[in-house]
Parts: sequence; C-alpha cells; structure tokens
Amino acid sequence: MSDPVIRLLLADDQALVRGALAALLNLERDLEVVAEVGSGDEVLPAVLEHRPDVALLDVEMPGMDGIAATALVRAKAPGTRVLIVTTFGRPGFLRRALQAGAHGFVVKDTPAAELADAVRKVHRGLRVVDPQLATDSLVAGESPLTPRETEVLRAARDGSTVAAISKRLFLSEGTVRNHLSAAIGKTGATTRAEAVLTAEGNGWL
Amino acid sequence: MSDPVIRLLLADDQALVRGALAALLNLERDLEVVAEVGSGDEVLPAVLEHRPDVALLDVEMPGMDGIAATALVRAKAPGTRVLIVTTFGRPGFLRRALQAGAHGFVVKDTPAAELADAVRKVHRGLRVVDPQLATDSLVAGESPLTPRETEVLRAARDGSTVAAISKRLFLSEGTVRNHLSAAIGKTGATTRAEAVLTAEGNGWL
DNA sequence: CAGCCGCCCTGACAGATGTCATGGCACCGA
DNA sequence: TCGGTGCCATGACATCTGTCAGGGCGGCTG
Repeated sequence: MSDPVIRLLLADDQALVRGALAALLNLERDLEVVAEVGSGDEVLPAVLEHRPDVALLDVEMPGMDGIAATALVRAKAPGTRVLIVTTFGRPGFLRRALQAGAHGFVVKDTPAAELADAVRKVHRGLRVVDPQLATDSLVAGESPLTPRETEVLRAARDGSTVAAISKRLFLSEGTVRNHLSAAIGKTGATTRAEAVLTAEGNGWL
Repeated sequence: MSDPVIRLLLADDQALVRGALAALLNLERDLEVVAEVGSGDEVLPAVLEHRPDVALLDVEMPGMDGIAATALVRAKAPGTRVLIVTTFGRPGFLRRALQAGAHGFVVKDTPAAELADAVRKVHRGLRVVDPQLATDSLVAGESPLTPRETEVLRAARDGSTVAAISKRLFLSEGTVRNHLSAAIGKTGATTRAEAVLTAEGNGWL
C-alpha cells in the first residue's frame, strides 16, 4: 500500500450536491476530498495541481462534459482514476464513458453507502458499473445514427423548423427533411420530437 | 426555545444525493435527520410518524411531486415547516411552492455551507428564497395558458401527433390544433416543440 | 337584462413536414 | 477494374400542422 488515504477530486455543477458528497465521503476514514470544481473545464487543471487518486465526475456540466473531461484526464494524468457519477442512466453515456477510459460508472440512484465502496474499488483498479445499466446499454447498443443525422437531429432539439435548420447547417431543406426522416425511422418514432426524445434517452445526442 | 435540536425529514428521489445531504446536515450540531424518503407519496406518512421540525423536499420526484406534498404537509401537519430544495430554478415552481405553503425555496446551485442556515431560518419562521429566482419569477409571471391549453400542451410533450392527442383527450383534431396554436402564440414560439420547451422552462406544465 | 369578455369547440385553408425515388461520391473487397 | 455498400444530397408528393374566422356557453358588470 502506498498511501493509506485515497485523495479525491469532485466535479459537479450543483454546488449543494458537490458539498454534500464531500461531506459524505469525508466521513470515511480512508477518503479525503482534496479538490472540488463546478465545471468540466476546471477538471484537468485541478487534477494536474492536486494529483488526486480518484476523480468523481458528473456527466452534465457547463463547459466540457464529464466524458470529454474523462478522456483528457486519462491522457494527461494517467495516475488519476475516473469514476463517473451521474444523474441520468443513459445507456449511451456508459458506453462512451468506458470508451473514454472511465474506470467506474455510478448513477445517483444508488444508495449512499455504496459510493465509498465504489471509490475504493476504482482505486484498487477494479471496474465498477451499475449492472442494470450495463444490460440496458447492451440492449440499446451503439447509436444507429450517422454523423449527419445526429447533427441534424441535434439541431432540431430546440423545436426549430426545417428552414432554420437548413440555414444553420448550409443544407437544402429537402436534405434536412431526409436526414430527419431517417432518424425518425431508426429511432422507431413517428415524429421529429419523439425521435429527439428517444435519441436523448439513449444518449445518442 | 423548545428543543435545541432541529429534527429534519429529507425527500429526494436520488438516493445518493439524499444520503449525501443527510451527511452534510448531520455534521451540524443543532441539526438531525430523523427520516429519509425517496418519493412524494411517502412524505406525509413519514411526517406524521416522525413529526420533524423541517421537511426538505425535492420538486421532481416519482409519485406525488414536492409541491403537492408541500400542500399536504401544511394541511395535515402544520407544525412541520417546508423547505423546497430543487434542481431546477423554474420560475413557476417558486410561485407554486409558495402558494402551496412552502417556507423556503433553495436551488441546488447554492453553496453547501448555506443550506444549514436556510434550514435554521426556516425553522425560526423566516422565509428563505433565492433572490435571483425571485426576480425571475416576477419576470416570467404566472402561466398565461388556460387549463385546456396546458393540458393539450402537456399531452404534446412526448411528440405525439395531433390525432393521438385528440383521441387521448376526446377532442376534435381542430380543437387540439387550435389550443396548440394559442399556446404557441402565448409562449412566443413558432413551433409546438418550442412552445413545450419554453413552457417547461417557466414551470407552466 | 343586455352587453361584454374569456374560454372552449370546430371546420377550412395555406404552409410546413415526412416519405420516397433518384443520383453522386468515397471506400472496400473480389 | 468493377460491382457493392454506405453516407450524403436533392426535388416531388401526400400528409400533417398552424392559423383564422366563426359559433356556443357561462360569468361579470353597468
């Protein structure tokens, strides 16, 4: 054993939740929160400065999201392991997080008592993944949408019209409609709005 | 002073957040979490059993939402004060929470250190309201949508077609279209989907 | 009570949306 | 090299959507 205390970094945009998690984890003898940040962009600088053993990252954050931050941490600070702690158990998030090099993935529905254990396991080099979510991820699979389709569907999220989307992406209206139609078909939806919802639910956007 | 210790109930659907908040609040000498629940429906029974001084309720919960739970607690257990602790600073939420009899309203962006103070203030009978949110609430104002319009717009949230909505609500398609059109106009939107987004953002649904 | 106002309901019509058939282009294996 | 495959792009056409004008009903006020 190198150091008896596991040093942690916490990243979550909600200050209250962040502070509460810090309080929870600091209760444990062998855990110590050494840094807290509120946006994805601050993660890497803080990691480089404090060199924590484990970084707990939320996925939804202002600036860079937790997945991108994970990849960056893995590349620039390989000594720090990453545990994703997120609100939404979107299947796609899990897959992308693992691909980005995350060591663990925990949703905020899990009992508070298990978090410390998850941290310890990740620190020991084990993978921690919510089992329910793992099966969902297999079921949902990778995104069936092509790059263009995702782009167009993402542009349709705010309820824009075809005309607006086509201008924003420099495409013909017919093309936009076609991509949307394809996305609707692949998501098993009937409407653009429905397609957006299921795609978001699967973490495909 | 009656009792030196303020007894608390925590209601939040995310177990991890709930447990973390409990840890945070239990650090304070004069605060004690005596009950935790994970859904709106469990709030009233737990309040009646434990008779906490202050109940901290989330708005987004399975079953009954935090606003409805607030009204119920105020009616059936007037000795318990209610502090809403929520993720989303939707202007409409604040207004509705206060109308339901909540004593305080805190968003999860606020620093963790302030939560304990908010609890103490609420316990002393003071109102605690996020100032930023209060002004937003005044700007956004009450929902301009009529009951029928809200109902139809709510039914359109999942991306249903007019035909589906009309069947679900036993209305003519023309009527549904008309209500949607009115909602679109009142929200300043151009599309049904856009109207849904802004209405949700203001807490009108 | 008459008039007015707001809400609800409905059908008709122009414009936006989703589907389909078609073609160009790059990449890959035979 | 050539056929096959997948992605992107586009226009035409049927369908759906949003707007508008209109009528019925209940409550409020002068």
